[in-house]
Order: sequence, then structure tokens, then C-alpha cells
Amino acid sequence: MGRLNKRALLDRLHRLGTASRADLAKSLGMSQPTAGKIADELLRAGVLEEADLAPPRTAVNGAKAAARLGRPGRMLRLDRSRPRFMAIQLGVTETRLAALPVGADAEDCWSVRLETPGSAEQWVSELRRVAGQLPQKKFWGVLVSVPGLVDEQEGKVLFSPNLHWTEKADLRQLVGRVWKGPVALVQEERALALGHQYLTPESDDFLLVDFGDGVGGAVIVAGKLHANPLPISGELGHTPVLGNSRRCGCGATGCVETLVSTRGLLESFAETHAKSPKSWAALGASIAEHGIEPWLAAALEAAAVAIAGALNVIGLRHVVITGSLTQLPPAVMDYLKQAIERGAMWARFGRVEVEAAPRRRAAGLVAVGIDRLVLPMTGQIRPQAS
Amino acid sequence: MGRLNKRALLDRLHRLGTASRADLAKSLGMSQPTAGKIADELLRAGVLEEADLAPPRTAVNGAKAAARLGRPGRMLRLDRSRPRFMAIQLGVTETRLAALPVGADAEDCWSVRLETPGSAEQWVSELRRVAGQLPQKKFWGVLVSVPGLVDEQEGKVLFSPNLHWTEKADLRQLVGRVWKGPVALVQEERALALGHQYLTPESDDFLLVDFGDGVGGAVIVAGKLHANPLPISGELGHTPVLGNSRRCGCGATGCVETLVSTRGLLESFAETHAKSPKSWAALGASIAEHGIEPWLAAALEAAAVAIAGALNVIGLRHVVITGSLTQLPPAVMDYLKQAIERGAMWARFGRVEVEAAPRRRAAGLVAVGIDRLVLPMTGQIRPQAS
DNA sequence: TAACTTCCTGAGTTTTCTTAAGTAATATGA
DNA sequence: TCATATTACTTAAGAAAACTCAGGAAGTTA
Repeated sequence: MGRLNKRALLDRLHRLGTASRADLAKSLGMSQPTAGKIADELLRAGVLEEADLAPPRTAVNGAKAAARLGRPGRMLRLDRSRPRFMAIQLGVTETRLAALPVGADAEDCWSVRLETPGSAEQWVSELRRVAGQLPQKKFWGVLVSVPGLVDEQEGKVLFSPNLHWTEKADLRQLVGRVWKGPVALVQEERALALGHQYLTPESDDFLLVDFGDGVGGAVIVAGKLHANPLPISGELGHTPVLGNSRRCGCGATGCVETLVSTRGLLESFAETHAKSPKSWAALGASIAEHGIEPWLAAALEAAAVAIAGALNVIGLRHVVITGSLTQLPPAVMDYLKQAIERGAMWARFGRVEVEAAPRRRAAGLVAVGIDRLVLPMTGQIRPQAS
Repeated sequence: MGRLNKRALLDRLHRLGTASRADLAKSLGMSQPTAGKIADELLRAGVLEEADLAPPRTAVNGAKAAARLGRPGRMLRLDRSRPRFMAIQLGVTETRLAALPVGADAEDCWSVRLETPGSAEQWVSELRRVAGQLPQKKFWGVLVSVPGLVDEQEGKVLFSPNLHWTEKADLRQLVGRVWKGPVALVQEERALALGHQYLTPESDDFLLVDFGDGVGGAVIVAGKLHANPLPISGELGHTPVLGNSRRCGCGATGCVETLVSTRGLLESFAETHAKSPKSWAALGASIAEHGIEPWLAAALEAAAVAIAGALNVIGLRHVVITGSLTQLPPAVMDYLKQAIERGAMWARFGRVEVEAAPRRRAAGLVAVGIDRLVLPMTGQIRPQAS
């Protein structure tokens, strides 16, 4: 079967949620036999399942067809019953695991959590222990979300200031010692962006920015993750800010990240509120009481400039914010949103949307699993022969 | 014929410059009969021509094959003899025209130049006059490079501060009154980026930044122009600069453009050198004499931050600079280059390249012509009397 | 001239998608 | 209840594009 059509059909079915073969054929503009064959193949492979539930007579399109005539379609959807992927979030403080099916539709829900140890060996032995407890041993593949600068092709971590041991480790090989099968590494923010898109398939073009220990982003254009040649992208947090002299973990001076990461905000907060405890709760309380003080405004402004610059260059109008900033009082997001609109060129011609969203790593990992493991790209375009 | 393979073959032939059917087949990893058939078809359509010149026995690959054995291939290349496209650069002060073949290999060379008039009607009548003088009347299409914010799909100009009449005009319809056939609009910086890639096909990933009346950019990733949903992208010039309060033509305050556009630089120069004439030549002379003064350093720094931010977010390591900055003493480009490297994250892991290049609009327009006019309309294009 | 190498092309096969036609499952109405 | 309309799915035949195989063409080497 043409991999391209298979991919298109799976994507469309994911967007529609539930659809019959005929719906898919019509929606994709391909013939019914073709759509039917592809669907059968995916069904046989266990990627799809039949939704036995009574077909929704309310019709896919909306309200116009109250009770559809004719033979009802056999509805299909992504398989939700059988776990296929072992999803692992390798976080700075915590490692989380879950066995996920192809059709995940919920927010992140990790079945196992453990403290991330300080070395590769310890991590593997923890994983092995967890794997022993899990009922299912075999998966189509293992998906690992990793923070830092990640070369997803090579499976190497180039740089990870808060998790240094990953830089020397061969993570794929490590995971391979616990579970057989392919292992895919995914840079954390890319997983978040894919997860957001997976769970809200109608958003096809956006910049996701995650605020946490660091500040990073990822770009989805036309429903696809922005692909670029370097193992680095979306590094919004390391845009230099003129006049900022804080040292960044990346080695440079003045990065946005030094102002708006969790640590950067707390540091600025402590500088101006010597008496308050240097804690996230105290910061939140202070903002709720005093509003956006100048130091915070400046930090948000710096982030907004970086974000607006990215929107202008890439040509987007939709920003999704995840992470720590969304947990502060709403005034923070409001300020950020206004600052972004001030700098975003499109705001002068149409609407710019800035929205807060939860982190959806698990769904993102599933999306990667489907993309790289279920529908592997048979490299059509080969490099030059010698 | 499969459009995809046709496109791939044409692209490969363009990169190789000259190649036989067998070279193309090998290089693309497709079978010889297929490559041969596609080549024949393109030859028949007049997109390719046979390079009768003695096949270069030195081989394509390099030195290893001194004198190749076997039957020599019939070398092919993009047709250079028959003009196919009417290329028009609609500039703020000057409109330039040239009739170009599919295979352009030289720097920009416009055959007609005329002052851009102040209204759509006058522009059309000028075009009509020029068209009357040209020997060739029929083309595969007309390609127009336009400054400002351009909706290439719709053929509308959203915003053009220095050429306001284009905002209300239907440029495609205007051109259609002079020449029959399809008309494609291309945003100026996008044309420049495509032109650079067309003439140096080995550069597949770069950010082009053009400095002139405004400052804008365009992104090429994996050999393709970055495509995005909005009719706006590459707008590096309108990244806000914290602390800059100059009003920009775009309506916002503090854009990079107000500091490093031709006008912005001259303004800053005049502010600090009240006695010197406010001219580009005087600016150049002053820089040659005094080096990079603080005001200029600040302006370049602001531009570099915007550029470095774009590199970090998009994930690139190669910048191509065109336009006015490249015509100032080399110290300017050197300073800019160093400032970009300071902000570009990749500089800490590998090389970041910043290069100056001439503007190559004409080639960019040809690239658009091939992409949008030659390849999609396979059936329509037949060998026409020239 | 014979042997060898490489290039090009024609013939038949495979893959993949399309159209067309037939069967299945439901609603509607006499 | 039964015929009819409508929609869903399946099977069969055909068309397009790319592949393999093989043979002729056009050179070099010995």
C-alpha cells in the first residue's frame, strides 16, 4: 500500500475521531475501494478498531442530516484497547512511565512515577524493576521524552544542563536493555507540541512555548512538526536580551531563559522581595496581591519579544503556552498575551491567539510512535550515489 | 508521469548542472527507463535541452574517472536558449523586466528598466509600451516580484509602506492586461532566497536577510522555501527592540527596521554626525575612517539578536545577507557576523556561517516559474512555436 | 577486429489507484 | 408486509506509473 495514503487516512481518522470507510474515502478524495483496503490493512495490523457503538445518526457533518438514510457505516477509530507503546518521560526530577494505545484521548496519565536517579546505570535498573512489575512485556516500541538539546536521529543528547549524565549516555541502547524493539527519542518540547496537536487536531499551525526549568518551544506548521537540519530548534529561551547580563546555563549571557524560567523568576522575585520566602507559592501570592510589578513586566516583555519575533519570522498567529507561567495568577498570562500582540505583526491584520494549555507529553509520544514506528517512512529520496 | 518524480528529476538536473539520463537515474535511485521517459517528456516540453557540447570526460563526480569507458551519455541541462518567463521586479523606485529561460545561470541581468510610476494605471501603460518593443509576445507565464506583505495565493498586497498603490490594485489582473497567461506574484525576499538557492544549489538550509528600504528575510529549509499559513513570514525587520522608541512604518514602535534599514542607519548617522552630509557615501566613508561607532554597534547588535533568535528557533546555521549592509566597509559585516555568532546557540556546538551575497531576484523568479507554472500544469504545456 | 563498458530504449510485469458493477443493510411509503 | 430509495461495502476489471530484463548503440581498450 502506498505509505503516503496510509498516513493520510490514519491522520484523517484521528482528526475525525470516528468515521466509516466511506466517510474516510469522501474526506480524503480517494476511491472507496482504496480507502476500504487501507482501513482493512490497518485494522488487521491492530492500529484501528471497530467502534461497535451505535453509529451516531446525527451525522458527521452536523445537524443537517437528522437521521441518515441507507446502510449505516461500520465505524472505525484508532485502537484504544491494546497498549502498544511504552512511553517514558525522562524528567529532571521525575521519570514517568505509561503503556499507551494508538488512540489516546485523555490528558497525561502516567501509571508509574519514580525519582530520576543520577546516573545511567541506576536509571536502567529502575526501569528494569518497573518493567518487571508491569503486566505487558512486549510493545511496538519505546518512546522517550528527553529535555535538552536532542539529536533525535542519532539518539544522542547534545546538551542537558540539568541532567548531565544523559549527554554521555546512549539512551536508546540503555532502554534497549530493558525492552526489546525500536526506541525513539523525542525532544521534550517537540513532544509537547505534538501532544497538543494530537489532542486538538483542529489546531494545525502554532508555536508552543513551554516554561519550566528552561524555556523552549516547538513549531507545528500545516499539521506537521517543523523539521530542520540541526538537532536544535525552537530554542526561544536562548534568544539574547539586550541589557540582560545574567549568565545562562547554556554558556551565553543574557538569554531570555535567565529571566522567565522558574529559577529566573524566583531569583528576580527574591531580589525585590528580600523578606518573602523564595518559593513559587510566595511568588504567586505576591502577584495576586500586587499585580505585575516592573521586574516581572520586564521579564514577560523579554519573553514576548522572543515569541513575537518567532511568530513574525515563521508566519504564525497562534501561540500555546504550557508550564509554570500558566499556574501563576491569570494576570501574568494576560500581560504576556498583550505584550505578544504588541510585537506580533499579524495583530495588525487579523487576530493573534495566545492560549494556555496543559502539558500533553504522553499524547505527543504516541504521535511520534505512530509517525516513526507504525508508519515508517521508506526513504523515497535517496542521497546521491557515488 | 508522476509529478513528484518529474519535480525530483528537474531539481536534480538543476543541481548537477549537466547530466545524462543515466546520471540522473543513478542519482535519483530510479530506474533508467523511468528517468529516460521523464527526461524525454521534459525535453519535448522544452524545459530541457541537449547540451551538444562534448561530454566532459572528466566525469561528474570528480577526478577518479579520467576517461570514462563505454558509450558516452547524451548530456542534458535546463533549456537556456528560449525565453519562457516574463520576469518583472516591481521595485519602489524602479521597475525592471527581463525575458528569462528556464535555465538561468547568470547574475541578475534586466533588459528593461523604468521608473516605477505612482499609480496602477500608469504602471500598466508603461508595461504595455515595453511589451510592444519586446520581440517575444508569448510566455509560459509572468512572474512579478513585489515588496511588502504579499498574499501570493490571492495575488493581493496587504501592506506596502513605500508603494501604497499596490495595496488596492489587483496586480495579477493588471499584468494580465498586457500579457496573456498565468501570473505569479512573489514576495521580494522570498524571491531573493529562492534566487540564492537557485544559483548555489548546494546551500539547502539558510536564512536570507535583505537590508534595504526595509529589512526582511526568508527561510529555506531542506531546499524548500518555508511555507506557512499566513501571508506574512520572514518579517525579521519588525521584531521589537527593547528600549528603542522609533516609530516604524508598520505602525508599531521600536522595530529593528527603524535602526538598520537604509533610512534608519542614515538617520542615526545624521544624529551623531550633524556636520556630515546625510548620504550613504558619507556613512561609508565615516565607517571606513572611524570604524564601528557605538550607535552603529547598537543597531547591528539589535539586528543580530533578531537574526540569532530566528536561527535558534528555526534551527539553522547559515545566514545569507544581501542588500545595503554588504555595500558598507567590510568591518560592518564582520561585526554583524560576530554578533550573530554570539547569540546563535549552534555556535557553541558547530559552525555558524554568515555570508554576504548579491541580490538574485531574476533567478528567484525563474525558480518560482518552474515550481508553480511548469510542474503543476504538465498537460497544458506543449512544445510551442518560439 | 574482438572484447568490454556504459548508455539508451522497448517489452513485459508489478504495484497501486480508479471506475464500474454488484451485494448488503437500513429507512420510507403504499 | 413488500417494493423502493439510499447509503455502505466489496469484487472485478482497467489504467497509470514505475520496475526488471534484455538487446541494440556507441564509445574505449587490447
